[in-house]
Amino acid sequence: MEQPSKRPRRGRTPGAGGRPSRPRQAEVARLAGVSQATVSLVLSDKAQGSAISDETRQRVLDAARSLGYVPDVAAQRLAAARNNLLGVYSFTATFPTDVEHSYYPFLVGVEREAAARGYDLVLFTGSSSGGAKAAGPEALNRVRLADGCLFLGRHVPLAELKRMVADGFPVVHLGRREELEGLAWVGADYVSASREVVRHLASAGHRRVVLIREDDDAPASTDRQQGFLEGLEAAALPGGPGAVFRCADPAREVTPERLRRWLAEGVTAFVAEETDTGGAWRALRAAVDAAGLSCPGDLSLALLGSPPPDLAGGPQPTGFDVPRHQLGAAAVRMLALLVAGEEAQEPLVACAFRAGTTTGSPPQPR
Amino acid sequence: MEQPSKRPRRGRTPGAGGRPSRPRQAEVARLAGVSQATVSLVLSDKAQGSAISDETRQRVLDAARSLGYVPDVAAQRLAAARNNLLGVYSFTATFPTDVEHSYYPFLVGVEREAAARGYDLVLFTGSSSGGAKAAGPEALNRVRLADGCLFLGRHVPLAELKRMVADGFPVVHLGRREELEGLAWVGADYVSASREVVRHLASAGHRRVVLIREDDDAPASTDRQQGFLEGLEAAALPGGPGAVFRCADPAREVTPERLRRWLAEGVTAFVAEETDTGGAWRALRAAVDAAGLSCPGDLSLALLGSPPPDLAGGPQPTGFDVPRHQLGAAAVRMLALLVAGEEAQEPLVACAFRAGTTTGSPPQPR
DNA sequence: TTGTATGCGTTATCAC
DNA sequence: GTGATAACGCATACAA
Repeated sequence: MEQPSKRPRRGRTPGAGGRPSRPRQAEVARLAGVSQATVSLVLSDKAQGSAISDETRQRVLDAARSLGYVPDVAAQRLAAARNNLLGVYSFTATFPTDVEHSYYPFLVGVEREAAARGYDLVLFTGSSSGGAKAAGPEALNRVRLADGCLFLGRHVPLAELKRMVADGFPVVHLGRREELEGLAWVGADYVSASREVVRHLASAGHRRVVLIREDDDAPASTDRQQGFLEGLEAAALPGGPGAVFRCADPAREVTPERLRRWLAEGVTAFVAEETDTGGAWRALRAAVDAAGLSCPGDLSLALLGSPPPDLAGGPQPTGFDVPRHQLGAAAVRMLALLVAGEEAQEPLVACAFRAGTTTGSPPQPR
Repeated sequence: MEQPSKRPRRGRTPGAGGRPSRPRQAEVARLAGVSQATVSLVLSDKAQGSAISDETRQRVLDAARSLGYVPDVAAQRLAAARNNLLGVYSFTATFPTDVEHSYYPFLVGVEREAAARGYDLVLFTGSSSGGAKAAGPEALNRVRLADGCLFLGRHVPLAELKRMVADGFPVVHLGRREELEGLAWVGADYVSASREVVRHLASAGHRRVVLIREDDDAPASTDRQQGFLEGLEAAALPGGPGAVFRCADPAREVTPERLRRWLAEGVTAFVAEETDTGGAWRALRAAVDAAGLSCPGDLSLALLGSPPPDLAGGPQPTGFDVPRHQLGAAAVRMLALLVAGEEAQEPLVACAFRAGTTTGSPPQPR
């Protein structure tokens, strides 16, 4: 045997054989000729005032640098401190093969803001491939290695999240999520943005505006409708059932004939909800074309969101853009607040109004 | 007072006030009437044989369940001396605003493979690493907090990498990188793939083949040329200087006239190098069109890579695809090996041959 | 101003 | 088979 008897279980003696290991504070201390505690004090910068002499401090810093010291994140966490790591957990793959459906735009903002605040990001590879340890409760538990965690996606298991929140672990959900009391989230302010679009139309002179929406009760849909109705009310325009056209299949129900009927009734502007497929907007545009109408000459069109990629080439619709970068950044900001033990802030991020070429003044009454 | 004098500094007594804390193994042990070590043994399932009685095991499991015990990852990883974190370092932002030039395709594979192996990813960014402590050479040191690190991009400072390698820190570079002895890397096997393309042409009957390449000495270029030449030799086709056309500006130098001259000399197939801009391929196609020739009727064209995005709509060129997903996965696999203290493996990943519509048999001699 | 002592929750070793 | 006990690396109250 190599070792006589009292051999430590894990042979981690720095200079000894085997794989070299990360330098620890103890080694920095030895090199600097101080105690481990002093190293901790210097490096954590907690000894603000004059607790430690400049000379000692410098010696420690030099030693740390020359050794390439980096704190052990697990040990930091265990000691009830923080490790400057923010987790990002998405229930679906963060980098799906289909780029379209990725969180990429959000991550851009997340990365930027995290970097600006001195955090590193840990991408917890959730269910992407259901590796060895598939979706047990354990899987979610890994995120506790970080100081806090950002959750993306619709299918986050609320039960697990609830527990984290209850335990006081900082959690932020990207996207409105009000089912769970106490769960912090950030989301786009569709209500205000939709209201603003109506205001824009009203101030251009439109008096009768109709919202075309699909048959979906997602928050993103109901928020938009609410904002739309609020906008009508604020501008003293007629609301009521007639102002909202809800249809299961816009392509079939928004016909040129229907369009003409609306116009005959005095409607001069239409607002389309934004959905995954952009069905409402698509149907509206098709109907206008088929009816031989021109926009914004004969009527105005607005879109409560961004046009689908395949229609990006067409005329720029008046509406708003969901600020995905800013949403990511806002989520990180809120998470940082929670990590610091402060209160959560305003969860809503404003959407940017987009003045397009599909709206104008209503045509002169005949 | 509950405790006379030696009260622990941090009041974490389970039932006490302050932040709620999750059950620990000690409490499970108390409930089950065993020792904490036994709990650890049972839960970690390490006592395979018959170290622990089935009855005890069951009591422990029941206790753990009823308490909702979940292991503390920080403690687990502290004790295990590793944190199951793999670093991903890119000198440019990991998520650039311009999606086209991102590492996205690689990250897809990286994420998938990391998840399959139970690793999480720490994303470091050259510009971001430590918003506070700006981008000195220190920035690179931060990656040591992970168990190992993957490096992407061309501009990685080799001096720093060298030190990490020397220190025994597991490092893998994505992309061939042989300047640094001992630096592990994975890359695409352009040599074999190019050879295969030539083989394909030769077996179709072509006897004179010319490579069009740009004036660049990157490994990706020289590898392709080497494979091309090897392919010629293997098929007993004429090599030599005439077989490679190296030009600084393909658009100007690959003219319809030049093309006709080659054809007159008996050349029946052309192979274009792939570059960022796709210049060689672009020039070749333009020259063929301008000369009024048809492909693969009058001549065959092959591309040593994938066509540029804007030409994706055109005919599918015969050639090969760089398996970016697989490269990312292979890099993670190699990194995992190094972290486990094992030897690095084969660094080359095969490219997938792509049978396109731009090659066929050579035209019958006049 | 610096060093000493202790605990965080786990794992692993070794007597019992 | 089971239960003390000693690290793991760090932070911190307290003594010097």
